[in-house]
Amino acid sequence: MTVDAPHRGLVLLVEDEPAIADLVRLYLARDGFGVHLERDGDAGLAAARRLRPVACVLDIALPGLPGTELCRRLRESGDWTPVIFLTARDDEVDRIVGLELGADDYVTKPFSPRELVARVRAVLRRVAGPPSDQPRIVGAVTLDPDRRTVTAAGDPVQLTSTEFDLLAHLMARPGRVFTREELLAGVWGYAVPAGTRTVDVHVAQVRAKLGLASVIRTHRGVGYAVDA
Amino acid sequence: MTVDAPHRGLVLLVEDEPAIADLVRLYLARDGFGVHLERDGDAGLAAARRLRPVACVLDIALPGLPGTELCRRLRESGDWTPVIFLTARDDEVDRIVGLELGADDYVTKPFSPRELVARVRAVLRRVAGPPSDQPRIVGAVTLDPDRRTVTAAGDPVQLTSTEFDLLAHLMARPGRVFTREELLAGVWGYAVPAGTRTVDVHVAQVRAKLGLASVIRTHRGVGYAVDA
DNA sequence: GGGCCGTGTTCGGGTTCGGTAAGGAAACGG
DNA sequence: CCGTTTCCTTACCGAACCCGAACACGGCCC
Repeated sequence: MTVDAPHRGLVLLVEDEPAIADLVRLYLARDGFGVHLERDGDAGLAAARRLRPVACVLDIALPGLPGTELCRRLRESGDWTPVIFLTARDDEVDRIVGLELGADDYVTKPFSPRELVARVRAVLRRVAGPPSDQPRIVGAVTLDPDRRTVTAAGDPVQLTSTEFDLLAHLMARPGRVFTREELLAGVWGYAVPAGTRTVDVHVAQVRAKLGLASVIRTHRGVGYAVDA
Repeated sequence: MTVDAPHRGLVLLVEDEPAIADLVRLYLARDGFGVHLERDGDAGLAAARRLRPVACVLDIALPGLPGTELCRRLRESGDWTPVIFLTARDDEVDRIVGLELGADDYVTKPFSPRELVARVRAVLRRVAGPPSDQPRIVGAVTLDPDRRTVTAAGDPVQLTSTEFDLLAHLMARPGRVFTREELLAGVWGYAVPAGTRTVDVHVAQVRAKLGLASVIRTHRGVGYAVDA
């Protein structure tokens, strides 16, 4: 089994200037992030709600909803996804207001794409908390993120890379229901329109390998979750 | 009579230039933080270990231990106290290296003290973690949007997807009366003029499953609401 | 008290959704 | 270059669910 690095997750980029969007996308992708691009504020808000990215990089001056408003609405609805503003407005007051809105960082153009990536990583490091790669246990299933091993009822289970990432993602928050889109975004780094059955197939595969200790429950019409 | 704002906690400031140190101390104190100042890296490391501040603001160019080294040693010893670098070294590479060392932010001189404070607050907000998305409770009914679970009088209730969405929509604003059109629009996504009894049927279904704890009240001629 | 309107309730058809199996493409390793 | 593993797509089927119609019930107004 190959041990390729697990995906770092999906970053939502909302930026209307194609040149900048491409640049940021390139550097984020090069660093292992999946990137989903939206070009206006309203679509960005919808995407944030639908895909639940690990972080949002927002331009402030946007068609439709301004980035600041997008951030404010997310926070209002209890969404604390990390937000990094990326903007040409280089004014002390703007920066302070941006940060007080609940943003995690504020980067002004012209900017270094490498630094932006470093700042995204810094924020995510903080979100993840101290690296506590303790084995997670749910029911009769144990999952060790560090060794990338899984056992069911004490017996080792051989999962492929994707299968492991999927199970790890679900077990990170037991009880939490993930939609298929969220899983595609979080595990695969995609943001597909819809319609694919890929997640289902992999869930079935994991279930089969886990055998009786089938911790994954399906929530019809919504998605999947593991028992709490 | 002044009311002391609750202390925001202690910030460790390691800075050898007195002018800057005083400035930062002033602004942090004005914002409700306690500040402990050290003038060289070794004393700073000792203070960090001893005082366990909520955050560290570190100059990089320091007598004794450089700030970068201070940060590195903290992280090596499993100390993930937030670190913000405050430095005259304004070079892309320096900033990236600083962030990769495990710092949370990197501010270059000359800087706005207000912005620095805003950044300290942003980092601490992130550390505190999101105010947990707690289940909504109305009467004897609890509803957890994340887990998509419902309990009535403590017992778990199995709702279908539509039933859950309907109840969640009503419980989002207890006391508020929703018309059938509003519910069709909000839960189903339709924009039908009127005429169907779909909402009624689902309300009945939810009521039946909730049993005695039937929080849904009908407002004759208007629509439905849950008790406040 | 009698009609009337709005609501509660039951029930079956049609549709959607998810489990499953199989095949082809891509990646990996030798 | 070839064999193997893994991944993604497609198609089919059974089951769960949604919806609408039809009927029963109970206030409300006169």
